[in-house]
Amino acid sequence: MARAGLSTERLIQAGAELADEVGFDQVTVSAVARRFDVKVASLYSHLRGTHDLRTGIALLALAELADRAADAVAGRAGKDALTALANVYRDYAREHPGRYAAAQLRLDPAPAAASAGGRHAQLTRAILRGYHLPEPDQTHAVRLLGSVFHGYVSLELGGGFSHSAPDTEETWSRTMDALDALLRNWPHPR
Amino acid sequence: MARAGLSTERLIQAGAELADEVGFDQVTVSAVARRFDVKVASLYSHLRGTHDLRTGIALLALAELADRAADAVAGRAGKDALTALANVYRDYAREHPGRYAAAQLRLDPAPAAASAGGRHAQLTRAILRGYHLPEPDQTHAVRLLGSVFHGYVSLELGGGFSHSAPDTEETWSRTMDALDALLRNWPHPR
DNA sequence: TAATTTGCCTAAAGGTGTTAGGCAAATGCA
DNA sequence: TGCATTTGCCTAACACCTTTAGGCAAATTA
Repeated sequence: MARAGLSTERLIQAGAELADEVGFDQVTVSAVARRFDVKVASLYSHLRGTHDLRTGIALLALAELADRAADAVAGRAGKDALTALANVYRDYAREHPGRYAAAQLRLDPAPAAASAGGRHAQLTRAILRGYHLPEPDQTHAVRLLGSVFHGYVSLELGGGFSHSAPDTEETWSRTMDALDALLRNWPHPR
Repeated sequence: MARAGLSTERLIQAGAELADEVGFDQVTVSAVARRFDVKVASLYSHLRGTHDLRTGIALLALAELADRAADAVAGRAGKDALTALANVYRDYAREHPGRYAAAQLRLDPAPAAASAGGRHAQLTRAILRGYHLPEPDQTHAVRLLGSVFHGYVSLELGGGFSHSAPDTEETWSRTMDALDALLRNWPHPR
């Protein structure tokens, strides 16, 4: 029998494509096997199981996102950088909804440590340099930005903003204005 | 044979409890049947299937959340109301992580229209009255607040903020400061 | 009390996840 | 080049979940 040329990488790649097509939680070992026209059990030489597959997709997504983010932030500063970074998340989620969902997977400690997760926080921190926030405010701001990016993107993707005016493009742009204004005028505790 | 006294409501209630215990995506018709010590097929007289069960849990969660939110906002204004509303989401997500995840389920148009979804936007709008934002800024602000609340809660719950100082309690409180400051000083487009 | 409705059951078929063990293709080595 | 070993995909089997069909008994109603 001819061999299909499977490998962990190819399986995860296929899983990521599948996730974007049918949703992350529909990604199944069986579906990936079908995609390679191979029996399900064959995948178990390359993966330990479903958990492994999903984790692999999550790590792939986190790495792709971090690469794009690094690229977007390079050579920019201030609001320009802020907007560029935010757009990376939003655009990625639109292009790759399944991968984006995967990136939200709660990882086990080991893969989490080896993930690109740290790079994301680092990139946000880099942007904040332009706003000169002292610690611990910088950390608070990193978390706030992460919350807004993720929250907005996931609500928009989930249809939370649909069927209502004004359109989300406008809101997105005004959100960037608001975040920039907030960072330039970061409040003291009250 | 004695009857177990099943009903759609009781099944959904049990499903919600199960969701909080083992996670929303582990909620299964079989598990609910086990909980009532009843055969799986028996549930199909009360539910059309898994989709129905999950939708029911989502609607329950949205309604509970809206009730709590309405209660929290009543008799408060300004930053006080803002914080109270935000805390409702955060506390609910902590007490009922499975239900909170269910509330994020993308609903079909029909149940979505019948859901408490609209009340949530309405409550946020009520809070914004104290900040006197003209339209369409008010809508932008509603969306921004929704993004921050949901984003923060879901990142915190997903462990995105863990293993790092300062603690999230502090960040949460500074996030409230930041949002209040932002709303009192809402920027014009640039 | 008899008729009807309702509630839970058994049975069965199809899909997914996972493990165990086998044969053949690819690879490494004499 | 021929043989031994490794590797890759297979079949078989079991467990669990979903859903549909049809049956018997308990509850309800007349």
